[in-house]
Amino acid sequence: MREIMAILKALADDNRVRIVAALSGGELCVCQLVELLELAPSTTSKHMAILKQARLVDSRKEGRWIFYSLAEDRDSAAAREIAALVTRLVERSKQVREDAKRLKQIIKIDRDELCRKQNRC
Amino acid sequence: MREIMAILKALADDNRVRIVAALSGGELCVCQLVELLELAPSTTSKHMAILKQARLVDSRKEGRWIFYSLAEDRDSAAAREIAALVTRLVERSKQVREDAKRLKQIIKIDRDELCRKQNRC
DNA sequence: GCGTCATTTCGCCATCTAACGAAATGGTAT
DNA sequence: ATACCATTTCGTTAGATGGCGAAATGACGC
Repeated sequence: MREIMAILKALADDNRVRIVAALSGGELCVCQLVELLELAPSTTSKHMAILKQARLVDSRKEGRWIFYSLAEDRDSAAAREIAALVTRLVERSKQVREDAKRLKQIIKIDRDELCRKQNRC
Repeated sequence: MREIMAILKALADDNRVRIVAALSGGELCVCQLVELLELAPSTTSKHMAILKQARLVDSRKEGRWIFYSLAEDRDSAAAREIAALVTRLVERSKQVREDAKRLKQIIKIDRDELCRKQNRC
């Protein structure tokens, strides 16, 4: 119950569902998510911590960057099942499709440039 | 997205998940849920309103009583899918199994007697 | 019609949550 | 070593949420 409630509470927020949907297309680094969601880095980081605690996502360090991806089955089968269902259900929504579209552009931008831009504005 | 978020927010509360799990065994009237959850009738009623707005449950009037049941597919396929998955996932948890056990006793009690008891204590 | 009774609505309070900016952390590159 | 930079942690604030009791609602039975 505790485990399932953590997952459900983690997914009871628009931005976190958008994050999960975005990650269904592959891993992303924090600065890319910040750009997508248009939230402060600190806020985004908090969301990632909540998703990670619910075992919905995993993280990987690479140099200065941290990449997040959807967690595998072995982390929490329940989390994977719920994430898969929710991703499928929101896939068609306007918001998520717009995110997917914008994400294609964001991925093209060099990460160094992306981070530099964020620190200026 | 809006529809899915309403469902996810509705299920982001322990008591509401317990209610959905309890209803998976068949319809229940409010006084039975009050007895199960040990919450104030007003609080329970609020929870039911939230579940109903998310189209997770339906209600039916019978005399003085109101019976709630899990909503059918035609109300919201998404709600039904999520409810089915969540119910399956929490089924084995201690809390939900204890609820199921206690529910068997509660159902045996005459509803008139149940309501009378609630108004006294 | 009138009281009774199950349920809902309302008003209030305590707690939680999402947001931000500022400061801390930990790795890279000079 | 030092400066830099992506990310996290901390402290604060505004708004949402869950809880209750009191009052309103609406159906039943006398």
